[in-house]
Amino acid sequence: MPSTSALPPQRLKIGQAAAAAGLSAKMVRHYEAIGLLPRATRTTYSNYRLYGPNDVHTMRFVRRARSLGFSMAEIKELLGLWRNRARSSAAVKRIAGKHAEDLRQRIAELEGMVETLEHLMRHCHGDHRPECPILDELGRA
Amino acid sequence: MPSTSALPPQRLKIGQAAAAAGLSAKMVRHYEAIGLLPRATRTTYSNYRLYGPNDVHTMRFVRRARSLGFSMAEIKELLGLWRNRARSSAAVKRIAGKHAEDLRQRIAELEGMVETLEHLMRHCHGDHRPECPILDELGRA
DNA sequence: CTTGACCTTGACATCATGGGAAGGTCGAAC
DNA sequence: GTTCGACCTTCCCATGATGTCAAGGTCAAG
Repeated sequence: MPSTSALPPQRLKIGQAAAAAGLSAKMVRHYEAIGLLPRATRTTYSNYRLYGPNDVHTMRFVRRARSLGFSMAEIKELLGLWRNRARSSAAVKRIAGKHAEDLRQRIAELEGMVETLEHLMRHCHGDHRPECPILDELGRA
Repeated sequence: MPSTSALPPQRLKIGQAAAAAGLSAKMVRHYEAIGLLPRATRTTYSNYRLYGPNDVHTMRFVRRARSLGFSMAEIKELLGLWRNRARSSAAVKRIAGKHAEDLRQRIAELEGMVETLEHLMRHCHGDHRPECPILDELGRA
């Protein structure tokens, strides 16, 4: 039998694992500290963290969820569902839907600000003179 | 001569002044600590901060600027221009324009997230079964 | 004189991330 | 066999805007 079936799994140190997942080593330690990632196994003498393919996979999951704006608390929930074979897709969809709702809310707030700003800017000459409707509005009595 | 011309200016304590400007007392102290508001005069014995109408006016300016999403640093600049009679409206408009640009950038990021989420949610059954394209996407290899 | 409302400062929490210090470990080059 | 650079460890501090809480001082009304 060739050795292919007995190859040890890749074991990466934190820098390599983080890079493979698109994270910083700093963040990987932080995620472990707050319980988002399980405590990594360590090398005997140097106490370095070691990661296998599954760990990197989980890190990538976290990074993708972050890039969609999910909070750590939400990611913790999503990770639990991801690992739970008895989950219902409804539970996942509920979290995603709530988050999308939050995002739309924030977008609406920001859009309100932009609209007000643009309205004020349209009335501001933007030249060397001091008269300025933007300041007038901010300083209204 | 009636006393009307010699009325002392209103002097409010921090809670009253903050309420009049729509801020919390806490925030007024904080704005003073970071140099956004000038150090308030104090009562002799009790060391309470005292504010006049101009101070409240400035606080209101800060609150309105915050409600448009300006950062403290930007508000510091805007306050300087507000008080500077030799300002150019162009300087104000530049700050506002930059801020509007930042806001549009953030809106675009959030909209990207919402679009991705909505796309994924459209393909998720949201029922009792575990299959879920949302988790599939987050956990893609 | 007590009570309650207000004020003072200061420390700590949020949220996700980064920076840096001080020191240990490893591999490779000399 | 030492030295050097790259990496790792933990721990502390910073961000931005706001809030909470605690311990204590002040004041006006009852």
